[in-house]
Amino acid sequence: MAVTIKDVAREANVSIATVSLVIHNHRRISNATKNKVRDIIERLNYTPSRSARGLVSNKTGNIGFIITNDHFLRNEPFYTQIFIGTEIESKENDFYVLLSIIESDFKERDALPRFILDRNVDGVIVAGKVPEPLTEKLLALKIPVVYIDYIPKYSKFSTITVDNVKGGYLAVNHLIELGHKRIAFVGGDIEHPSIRDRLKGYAQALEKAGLKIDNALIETSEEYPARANGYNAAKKLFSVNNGNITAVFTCNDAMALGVIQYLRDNNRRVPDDISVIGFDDILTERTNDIQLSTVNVPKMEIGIEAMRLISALIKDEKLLSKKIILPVELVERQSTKKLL
Amino acid sequence: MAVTIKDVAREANVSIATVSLVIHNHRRISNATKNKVRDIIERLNYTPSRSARGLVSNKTGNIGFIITNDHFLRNEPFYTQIFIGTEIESKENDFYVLLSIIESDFKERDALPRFILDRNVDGVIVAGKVPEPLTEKLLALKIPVVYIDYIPKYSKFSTITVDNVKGGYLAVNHLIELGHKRIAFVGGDIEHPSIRDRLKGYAQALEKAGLKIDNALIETSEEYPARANGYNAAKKLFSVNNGNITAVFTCNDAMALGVIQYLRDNNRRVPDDISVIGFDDILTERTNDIQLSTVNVPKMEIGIEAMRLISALIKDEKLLSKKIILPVELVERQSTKKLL
DNA sequence: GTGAAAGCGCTAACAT
DNA sequence: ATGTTAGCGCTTTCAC
Repeated sequence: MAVTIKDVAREANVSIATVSLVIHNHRRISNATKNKVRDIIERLNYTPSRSARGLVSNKTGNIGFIITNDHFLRNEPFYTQIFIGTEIESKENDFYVLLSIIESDFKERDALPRFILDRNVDGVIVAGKVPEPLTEKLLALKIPVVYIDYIPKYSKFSTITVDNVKGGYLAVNHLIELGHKRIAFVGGDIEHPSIRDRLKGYAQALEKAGLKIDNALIETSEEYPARANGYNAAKKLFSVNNGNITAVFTCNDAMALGVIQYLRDNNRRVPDDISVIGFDDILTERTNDIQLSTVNVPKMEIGIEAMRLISALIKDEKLLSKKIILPVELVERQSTKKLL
Repeated sequence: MAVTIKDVAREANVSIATVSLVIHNHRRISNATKNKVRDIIERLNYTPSRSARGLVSNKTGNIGFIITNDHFLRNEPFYTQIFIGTEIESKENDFYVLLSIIESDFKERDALPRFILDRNVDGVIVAGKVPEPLTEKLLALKIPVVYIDYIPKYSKFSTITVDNVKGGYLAVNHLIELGHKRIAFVGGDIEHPSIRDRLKGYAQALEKAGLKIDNALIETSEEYPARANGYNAAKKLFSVNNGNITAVFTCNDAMALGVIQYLRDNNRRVPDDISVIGFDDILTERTNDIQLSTVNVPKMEIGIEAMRLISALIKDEKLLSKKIILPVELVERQSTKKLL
C-alpha cells in the first residue's frame, strides 16, 4: 500500500488532522509544525488519495470534455488542439480531463455522457456546436458548464469564443486591400453563431470599403462546413457569377480546400485567377498543396481559458456566467494575391 | 446530495450489504431480491460513487494514456484516432482515460505523469516511441502497462502493434507488380522497431521477386519521420541515383509527402515519372493534393485492443505479458502507377 | 495551536 | 439468503 496521511502523522508526531491542515495551508498551524510536516511529506513522497478526498468533499477533481463525433472524428486537429489546451491547463488547477464523444444528432432520449451519470466530474466543457437537447439536459443538472466555440441559444452558460466578426473583417479587408472588389462568401451551417459572425465581419469590411453587399455572392447552407460542401458551394457560385468573382472568403479552411479544388477542376488558378482565404488555420505541414491564407484561431489558448474558467466556476459558486472572447489574427500565405 | 446505497437499501427494505451484493451480481442473493433491488436502483437512478468504491477497493477506475508531444502535437490524427479508440472501448470496461503528454526527451530526473504520482490510475497505456527512462520508471512501479505501436527494449511489457513487416511487404510488392524494379526506401529513425520492420518487409518483397537489395536505394536517418526529413532524404537519394529510381516506399505518409514535394520541385511527376507509396493512411480528406497510395493501419482498433488488454491485465493478475499484432491493408490510390 | 472523533459511500469478512 | 460491522483515507467540527 501507498503511504497515507497516517504514516505522515506518525512520523511527524502529530495528528492526522494537523497533517490535513498543513496540506491545506491552514493559518491555525504554526510555521514550525508546517515545515516539519512538509519535510516529512516530501521525504515519504506522500500524495493524498483522490478517492478519499473525493468521498468526503463530494468532489471528483475531474472535468468532462464533451464534443460531437462530427467535430472530433473528422480528423481535424482543430478540436484536438483545444482538448490539449484543457489538458495542459488542467495540471495547474489539479484537475483531470475526461473525454466524451457524443453523437452529432444527440436526442432528448439519449443518455448523457457516462461521466455525468456516474457523477464523476465537477464540471463540464462543451466544445463546438452541440444539439439543443444536450444543452437542455445540462441546464437541468445545475452543474458548472463552459461552452467553447459555440453559444447555445436560450442559455446563460459561460462561453469561450473567438472574435469571429473581427476575423471575418480582417480576412475580407485583406482581400480588399489586394484590390479585390467582387468577393464571395462561402459558408456552411449558417445557424452556427461563429459562421454568422464571420459573415457579419465580411459585410462590415465591404461596407467600410464602400462596396455593396451582393447576395448572389453569398453561398451558405445548413450543412457541416466541410470540404465537399465547399466544392458544391463554389460550383453554384461560379456557374452563376461566371468570370465575375475574383476572391472568396470561406468560413473555414476545410471549405476553402473544397473551393480551391473546384476552381482547379475548372481551370482557374489560385491565387493567380482567384484569391481564396479561409478561417481557423488548421492546415500547417500536412500537405504539399498551396499554403492557405487564413485567420488564425488560438486553439490551445481556447482550451486553456476554458479550463481556467470552469475551474473558477467550480471553486467560486458566486461566479455565475462569464463570456470570454479571444482575439484572432490574419495569416497571409499563398492563396491570396494582389488583383492585377 | 445524490442518491446513495443507503437510500436504495431503505427503499428496498434490505441492508446496504445486500444492495452491494446485488450490484456485483453475487450468487448468494435470491433472484427475487435481486429483481426488487434492481428495480429500485433503476427507479432512484442510483449509480455507485466511484470515490467510495475507489477508497475501499484501492482502485481508481482510470487508465492513463501517455504520449510524447512529438507524437500528439504534430497535428497528426494518427495517435488521436488511437486515443479515441481507447476512449470508446473504455465504456465497455467501465474505465475512464486520462491523457498525459510528456516531453519527447523525457529524462531520468523528469517527473512521471501526474496521474501516476497521484496514484490516480490503475494501469497505463503508452503510445508511440517513448524514451527509455520512462520505460524504466514504469517498470519499477509494477503497474500494468500496455505499449502501443512500440516495443520497448529490455522489457516484458504487453504490446499492441501492427504487422509492419507484412505492410512493408505489401507496399513494395504492389510496386513490383506495377513493374517497378528500382525501388527506394525512405525512412526516419531506424531505431524505431516499426520502421525497422517496414524496411524488413521491403527487403522481403524484393528478395521474393528476385530483385537485389541495393543499399544506395535505402535512405534512413535518426530523425523523426516527418515531412521535412522526407524531403531531405529524397534530395540525397535522387541526386545520387539520378534517373534510376522509379518508385519510392516511405516508412510513413508524412515522409511520402516530403518526397513528393521534392520530386515536384525537381520537375518529376508523381505518379507518371515516379510512384510513391506511404504507410499509416492518415491523409484522407484534408488536402486537395494527390491521393496517396499507402498501407492502412487500423488506428481505432489499436486503441480498442489496447484498452481491452490493459483492462484484462488489471482484472487478472496472472495475465502477465501479451503481444497482439493487428493486420494492415494495402490501399491503392493515385500516387502509384504501372511502369511503362 | 493541536488532537479526537465523526462520517463521507462503499466492500467484504463475519455473523446469523 | 441476508444483515452487521469494520475500515478504506481523508476533511472538518468541536474540544482542549
